[in-house]
Amino acid sequence: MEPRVVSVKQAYELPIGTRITVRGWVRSRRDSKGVSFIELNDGSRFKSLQVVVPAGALTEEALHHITTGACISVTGTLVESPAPKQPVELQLESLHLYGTADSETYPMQKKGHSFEYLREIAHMRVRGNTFGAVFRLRNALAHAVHQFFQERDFLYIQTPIITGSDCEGAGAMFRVTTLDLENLPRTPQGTIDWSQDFFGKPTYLTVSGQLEAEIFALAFGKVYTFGPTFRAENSNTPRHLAEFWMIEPEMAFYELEDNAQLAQEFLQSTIRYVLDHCQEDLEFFHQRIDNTVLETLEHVATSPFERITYTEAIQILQKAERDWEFPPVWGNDLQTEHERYLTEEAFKKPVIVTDYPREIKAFYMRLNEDGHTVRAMDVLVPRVGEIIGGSQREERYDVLLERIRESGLNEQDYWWYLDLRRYGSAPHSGFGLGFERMMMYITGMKNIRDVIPFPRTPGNADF
RNA sequence: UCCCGGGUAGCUCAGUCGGCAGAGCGAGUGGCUGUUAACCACCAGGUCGCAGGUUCGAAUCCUGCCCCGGGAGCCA
Repeated sequence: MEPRVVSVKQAYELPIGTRITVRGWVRSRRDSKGVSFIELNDGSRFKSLQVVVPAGALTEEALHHITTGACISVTGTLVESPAPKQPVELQLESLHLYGTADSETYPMQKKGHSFEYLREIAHMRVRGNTFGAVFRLRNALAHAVHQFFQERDFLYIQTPIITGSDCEGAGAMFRVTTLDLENLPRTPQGTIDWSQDFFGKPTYLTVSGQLEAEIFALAFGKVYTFGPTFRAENSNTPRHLAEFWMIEPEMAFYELEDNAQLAQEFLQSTIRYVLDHCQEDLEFFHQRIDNTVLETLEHVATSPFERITYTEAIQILQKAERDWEFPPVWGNDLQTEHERYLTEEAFKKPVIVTDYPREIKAFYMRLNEDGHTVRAMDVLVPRVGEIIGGSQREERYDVLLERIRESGLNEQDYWWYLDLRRYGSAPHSGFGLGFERMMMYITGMKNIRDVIPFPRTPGNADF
């Protein structure tokens, strides 16, 4: 009977004595006199499979090519391992070499590398322990996100990546054009004639699907987006990317309190999912990346978040005995040092801050009865800072129009957004969550460039 | 974009006062009858980020640029 072709993950679940074929990449080879050991990893789980090459099973020449990085297929029998580090190992019968990896030039060594170096070899770093764990976890978390919303009857919508509105107000945008930049068409007035561009008008990569999600929320009730967004900000920090993935739920008939409750349940539920499904990878992060992640995740998954208003936050910060670089003053936005203090020291857990001054928040956030705060909320978590930003949206036509005008925006650009308030308006709320920031929070990874497959940052779009 | 710190062997780094370019790891070679980031021995390996300048002489001092990291701002 032909041996079953299985993954390393499956191999560990099969009974002793099963004949199998496993294919993957060599992590390392250790030779002793008469016996060799191959660590074979195929990405299916963190742990590799130890392949035992008995004396004489392979020629000296064949063994010579089984180096770190080589791709092989191995057929053999699962046997109990005499050593304690693994329950089973594969006793080799035959081996096929798919692709060699010249050890003189192969950039991944058996020993550890710095993340900075690994970023320069993003096509190879995925074959290592850390990035294996990162991307298996990223996959599980993406699944958990969809599961969370689908179980609650949210409609998944795909908002456009190319947008004609330059008014989403969430930051600088990348222009999308097919015009010949060496020879731009001009109007009689000498300005660029965008009517000759592909879409007949200026277009950009989206910075948020929120406004489009509101359209769908006011027809389907509860919706969410999960897709790439783009910011052309010259941000050089471990927390920012020019291209990142954002999750944006939008719910009709939700007020700010419902919104905050959903945000908390979302984080708790998805974290519970990865705790239940990614134990092996999380243990690696706990041991090698940040030895607080497991306790933190358990704690977050079970205990309620702190909720305070912006005004209360300012009072707490002003009472704190500490030298602020920027002393907290009502009316100014919370600085990074303030946010960190609140979540890392004052409460030591996720904090939801609500009701910010209208002047420092976006025009679409619902104005409170006091007239000077809006129904905004930020969810702050230790280490990462702001992980969620959201609000109850302004559903009153007159108030929204006034806010657009006082923000210096062109109301004609928002004609369809205003229409949502002219026809069948309803209270509604939503938030945006940075998927990579959540990845950082869960894994303990310190740089956002190491939790996305191919990071885009100012000056860097390799791979 | 601003403020710091850095760029030396494949990787991680040391390099004193301006005076012959170093270590560990990795790779290679050899050894070892069961290894676990195996171990032991030997050996090779350099555009000192780039371009100028000062000097008898520059990895080292000066100027400009590029790249990387940390902090800040912008935000998710």
